[in-house]
Amino acid sequence: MNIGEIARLAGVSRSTVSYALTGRRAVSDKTRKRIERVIAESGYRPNASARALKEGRTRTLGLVIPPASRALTDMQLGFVASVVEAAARVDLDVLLSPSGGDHDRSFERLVTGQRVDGVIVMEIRLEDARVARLQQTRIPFVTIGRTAQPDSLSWVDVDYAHLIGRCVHHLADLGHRHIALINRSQELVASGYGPGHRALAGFTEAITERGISGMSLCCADDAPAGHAATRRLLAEHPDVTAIATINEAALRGVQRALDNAGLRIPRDFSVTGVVAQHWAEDFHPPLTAADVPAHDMGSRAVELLLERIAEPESAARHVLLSPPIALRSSTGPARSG
Amino acid sequence: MNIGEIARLAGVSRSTVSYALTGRRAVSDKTRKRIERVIAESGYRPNASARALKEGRTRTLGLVIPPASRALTDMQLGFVASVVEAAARVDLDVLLSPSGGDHDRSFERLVTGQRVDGVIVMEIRLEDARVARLQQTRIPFVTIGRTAQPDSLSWVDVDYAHLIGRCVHHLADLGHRHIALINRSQELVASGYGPGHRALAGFTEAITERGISGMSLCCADDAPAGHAATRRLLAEHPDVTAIATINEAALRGVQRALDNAGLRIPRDFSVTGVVAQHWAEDFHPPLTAADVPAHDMGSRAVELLLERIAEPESAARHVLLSPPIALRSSTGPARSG
DNA sequence: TTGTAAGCGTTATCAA
DNA sequence: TTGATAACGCTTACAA
Repeated sequence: MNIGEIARLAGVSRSTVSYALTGRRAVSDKTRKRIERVIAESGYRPNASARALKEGRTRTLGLVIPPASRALTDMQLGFVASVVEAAARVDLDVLLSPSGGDHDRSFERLVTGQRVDGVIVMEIRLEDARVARLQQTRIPFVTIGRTAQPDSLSWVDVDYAHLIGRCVHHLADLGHRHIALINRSQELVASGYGPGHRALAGFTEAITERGISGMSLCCADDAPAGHAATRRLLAEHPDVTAIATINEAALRGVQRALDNAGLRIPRDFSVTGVVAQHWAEDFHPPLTAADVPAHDMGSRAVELLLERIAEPESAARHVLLSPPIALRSSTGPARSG
Repeated sequence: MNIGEIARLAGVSRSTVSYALTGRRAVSDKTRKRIERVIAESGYRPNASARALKEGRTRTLGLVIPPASRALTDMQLGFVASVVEAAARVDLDVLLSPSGGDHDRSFERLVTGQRVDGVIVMEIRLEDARVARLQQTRIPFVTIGRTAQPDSLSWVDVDYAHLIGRCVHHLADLGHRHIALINRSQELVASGYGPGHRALAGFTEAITERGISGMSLCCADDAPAGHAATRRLLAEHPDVTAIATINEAALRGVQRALDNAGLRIPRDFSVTGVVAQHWAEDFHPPLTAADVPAHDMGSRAVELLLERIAEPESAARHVLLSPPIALRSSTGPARSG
């Protein structure tokens, strides 16, 4: 079933069917009705490949995700879901590419095969081979997260530096003088993962500004690692009375370790950070934290990408989100003594 | 940059370039070398739409996921990741469609726009409008999960009935005489969610077989709901000494409620079920459970789909997975008295 | 071993 | 208001 068949059944030419379908040329009511009836009866829908070939656009966006081998975090999942949903709202489809470094076949198909009109890349490193590759091509793209040289690119990111800084100030205001930052995993930070670096920078700056003592440690993205890291922290730095973290997956382990040490939250110990709302609310007691607006980020990314597709030569735009810290129940005055 | 341009630069015809690219016809070493050099220099890659139009296949699979409004569970995420990765291994791309019921534009594009060579649908209901729609079309498809009439369809599923039955037998062997099943949410079960129904069926059958007492309850997919459900359970059914569950997201709440009630696992109370390995290992103590092989399921689904695409008329195939129950530390002899 | 040309299903230009 | 027809970029008979 193709457009010629519909034209034959409706007794008109192929172009008339096409125009009736797209509305790009006036078609008399009578013939449009007839065409619509035939289409409804036959269940015809235009062939996407033919249309893409002719129009020079695919009505499809590419989304580059971390390879499945590295399990996606809750937050990354939130991005994927929100990107897909935002795209669907404007009748765009989303092609997924699980690509880590460079030289990935699926990634190459995406960027050079004219399969998509634009690309969204997530889990950006400060130096990112995929971004470099995309810049070589002419394809419009937007990143979730930003590289070390972000000015010329369109991106949406969370202001980890600022937010972790605010967490530190909040804790300092409550009288805490020894604060620990629990960062993401060693490898991730070592590989130039932006949020890890920027969180540390914001932490250090705020600690310095307040003239208090801070220490930071890396921790793998799971509960057992959080448990181990916190235990070690309590043992080696007994004067620490508060934790700020961007590692949501470690939270459960952090909680268990504090529990086991007989420390009650927030009476004996405070915990705060930047994590998905989901995790903040599941914490016990609910975590005072800046909720990463994953859903918002996905739709903003789609928005920016559509702009770049529409006007490839327009100036790059940035969205740096800084959600408010939701005051819940996991932070309190520092235990005196 | 298109194939004609390459042909011109290499001083050959377009067909020769095409043959050099696909290898479907012999090309002399000398001209192939020349063509390859030109291609490498120009960064040319064939236009995917043109190729799809001509060949009648898109080298793309569709994956229908639940709409983002309903947050994806960890397990669903595992399916998505494994499907995408399995597809990438055989150089296939994956188009995502977030579709709930019927009449979804993105879903319609997928099934009737010839955008994909085949479709994988997840989160299947016993009566599923999407499956019905797919059956009307000629497009090959595979489901993760199965409907009430699964014989004629290709699917991969977990044998929840059998596995929950085995959990019950395991608990009964340990002397438990009053066991509760914590199911998924009321709405999900009411809407005909297969695992919910089959888990209950397997539970009931095993309970009957062992002549012991069982009770089942629904519970929303989050920790607070698990907490509330377990509290109520303990209050209203004080003789229950063990829980079997398929609701991984509720586990943390279950744990907290048992904790608060002063019940130690496994000394005072046993917990087991069918959940993603991730959750079982994060439980404290590690959960004796059948680990849902999400990763395996995704690649099996791709495998079955490729078969159906290659031979649309071949008989439907089913994969019913029944992973072993991993004996960890959350089940023990029933407290006597 | 290579080239010519038809055709995949659209859209859009040019006529009528 | 509509129709014929030429692309879009590719693959693949059919010739040479």
